Amino acid sequence: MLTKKELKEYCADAYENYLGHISIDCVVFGFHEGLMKVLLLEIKSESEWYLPGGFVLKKEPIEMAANRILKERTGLDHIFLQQFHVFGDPERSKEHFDMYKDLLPEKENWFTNRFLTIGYYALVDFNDVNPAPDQFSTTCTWCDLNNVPSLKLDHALILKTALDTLRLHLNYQPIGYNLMQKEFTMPELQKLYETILDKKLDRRNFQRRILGFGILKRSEQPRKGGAHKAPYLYSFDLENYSAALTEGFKGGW
Amino acid sequence: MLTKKELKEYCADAYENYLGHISIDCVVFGFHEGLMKVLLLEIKSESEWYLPGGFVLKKEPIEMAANRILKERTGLDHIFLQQFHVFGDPERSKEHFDMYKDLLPEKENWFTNRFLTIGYYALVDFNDVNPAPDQFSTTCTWCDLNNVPSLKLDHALILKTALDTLRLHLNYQPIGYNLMQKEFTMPELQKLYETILDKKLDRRNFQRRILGFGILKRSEQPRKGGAHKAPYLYSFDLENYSAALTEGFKGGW
DNA sequence: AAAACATAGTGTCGTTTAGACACAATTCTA
DNA sequence: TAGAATTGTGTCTAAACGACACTATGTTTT
Repeated sequence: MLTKKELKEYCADAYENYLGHISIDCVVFGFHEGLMKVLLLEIKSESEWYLPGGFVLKKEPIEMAANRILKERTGLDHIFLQQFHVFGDPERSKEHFDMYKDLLPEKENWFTNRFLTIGYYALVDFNDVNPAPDQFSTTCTWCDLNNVPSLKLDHALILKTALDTLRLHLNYQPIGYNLMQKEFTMPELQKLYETILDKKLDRRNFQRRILGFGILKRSEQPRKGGAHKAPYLYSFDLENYSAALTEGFKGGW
Repeated sequence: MLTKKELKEYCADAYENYLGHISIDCVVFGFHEGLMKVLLLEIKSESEWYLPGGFVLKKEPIEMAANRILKERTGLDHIFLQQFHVFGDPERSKEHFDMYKDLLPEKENWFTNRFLTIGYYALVDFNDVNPAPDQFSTTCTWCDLNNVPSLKLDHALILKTALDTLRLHLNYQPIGYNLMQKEFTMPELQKLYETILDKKLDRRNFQRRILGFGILKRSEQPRKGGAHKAPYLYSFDLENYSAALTEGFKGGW
């Protein structure tokens, strides 16, 4: 939590530069050692956590705002981002109201305003990220998706909605390019799917299906040096991949 | 377009009661005589059209705002609404800027602000709607979806995005309860799907598939009196229908 | 009244897709 | 050198999908 002086400065800056009543919260998914990870911040002097977020500059497109926010938290540019929902309950930021309401009079207190938040989910390569805390946090770090600490505000709902949306998108979009390293084996990719879906898949059927999408290229050389049988290496066929991203898989109707 | 006096009153009211920088625009779909319809408003003294929309009261949940806005335009309560996207280009309301910027100084001029708009699509029973114009329009009326006039601002994009989203939802959600009358025949329902998708479907395969979803009940009595062979009447099994709405059809993975 | 026409209901066949499952190949370990 | 772990691949069966043809009922035409 900020001191009164810090808060005052922050609010003055915010009123001058950002759109009122609107915030952005990002659910950043990564994949590492067979586990789904989400990027979280730990609030100063409390052991509470929240999603990376921020505000929209007065003349900034919202996608750009989300990118800017994530660049600050991860060091990455050109992140794969997907807007998924606006959370607009008038009571959703009540915790913030209460926390800051006594420090500054309401008129100059940015945090006693109501905020709608636009939810984005991001898919990133775990290894590329350099987590950096923001002004309100001591720590920025990856947490296991199946072991998420208690979150502030409605951030638990935002996280759940993001995950549901991601699982849905799995059915008609290719996913993986933004989460995997350039080359990977079929079992590694399968593990990604299993982790997102939280269920086991059959090796052989998975391979048949994913190859059927035509978004993978197999390298000439298998990965050597590892234990056991040397697996083939795959990479995404970017042309087909992005075509599938815009057109989607199988229609239904 | 408003007169200076009207504008001044409107702006004063807006600043007092609504959240700044946020608007809501609704794409209201109806179905009538085999045609997909969308509800549009014609702007005063210009022959330009726009989507029904409005603003969010300071303490109002956003879904409630969308409902309130549509109640005013259609007379209907409890409309089926689906939030689908936020449009946040800083230039998106430039036309509005220009139209109103000379009438009032910027500080008291609501319309020279930047607005993000939250897009909702609505599915309604055509026959239940009583279209009513708003303060800025002379006419509120249904237009054929395949013959939409030129729209203001980015409303053409909003409409297109809504339609794309609706078509996507068709693949994993039941749709029809909100668009059809209580009882309907199988060919009528098929016509709805064909109209939304803008493509012909095979009668027999359509019937097999839609019955397979288990969301329809067949009446004892066929519809009599019409020309030709009397068709069976169907209605939606509400229990199964809403279960399917929340759970979705077939997974994929 | 009979024939022609329009619309509605139903079934079948062949292909494709999905799920369950078994075996062979490679590489390290014991 | 046998065994364990991991990877690659093929097959069988059932379900789903798409194309397609016939029958039934009611109106219109002659």
